Amino acid sequence: MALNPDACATPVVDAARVSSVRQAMPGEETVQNLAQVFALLADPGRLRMMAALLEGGEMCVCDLAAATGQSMSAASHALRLLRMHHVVKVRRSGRMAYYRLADSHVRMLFDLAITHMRHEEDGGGDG
Amino acid sequence: MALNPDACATPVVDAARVSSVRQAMPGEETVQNLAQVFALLADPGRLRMMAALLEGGEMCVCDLAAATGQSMSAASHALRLLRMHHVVKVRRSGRMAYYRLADSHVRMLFDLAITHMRHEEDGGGDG
DNA sequence: ACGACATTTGAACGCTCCTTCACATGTTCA
DNA sequence: TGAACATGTGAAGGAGCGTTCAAATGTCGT
Repeated sequence: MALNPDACATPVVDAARVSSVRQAMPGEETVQNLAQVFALLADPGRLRMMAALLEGGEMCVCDLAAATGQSMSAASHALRLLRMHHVVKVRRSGRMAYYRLADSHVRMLFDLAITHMRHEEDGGGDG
Repeated sequence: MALNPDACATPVVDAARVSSVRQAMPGEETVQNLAQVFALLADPGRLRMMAALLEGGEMCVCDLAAATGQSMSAASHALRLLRMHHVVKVRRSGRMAYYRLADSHVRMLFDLAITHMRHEEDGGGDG
């Protein structure tokens, strides 16, 4: 649903500011895609998967499942999503499938989010 | 669910790699918190909210609702979550509540995710 | 004090997504 | 060729989350 131009139930204090903000706001499609990217990272299983690939470089599905504590089916489902969004790439060799991260953005996203987490904890450093 | 040490259904190819990856992996709590941070960003409504604050600097709830095309109730609920996770801060003045971003991580998270998005859309070079 | 207003909150509905089970696909070895 | 194996896929069940409606809190103007 698009932004509602006639929200009679939404009084506006600073109309100029609102108008300015709305035209500077990323488009509908951009917002949706952005949300999907973050949704991929919002699952502990997939997060562990990416952390494993960050550390292990390239791993097969069964090792990935073992390293992240998931069933192979769950791992395969997770890998499928990550693959569809170009977060990981696969190399096939016989009946094995070796996965690796597609780019370095994940590493940066991790670091940034962890930095924010540390600030959230505010004085409560983990060990 | 914690990592399962005796996953009899998960054959392992490279046991050394798996073991090494598992001990280098961020702890359970870290993974959970990370997932929560990304989950906050995984919603179009909250995303627009943050984009508005990125652009508008400091805005009241009704203007934020108007700028993001949400009801004021939905906006307030969203703001509550962002506040609890220290993504936004509030300044009260009479019956108004003015919100602003708490730190600059959001901006960087946005840029990074958008960069990844661009690469996704770009022809999708497999291989 | 009263009413209008900005914001907040609680509860219920509906939807999406993760997990699991069972089976399908394609590969290797005897 | 047939069995064992690694992985991929589809469907059902259950939990979590966002949206909405209704009511509450606290503030301003008369």
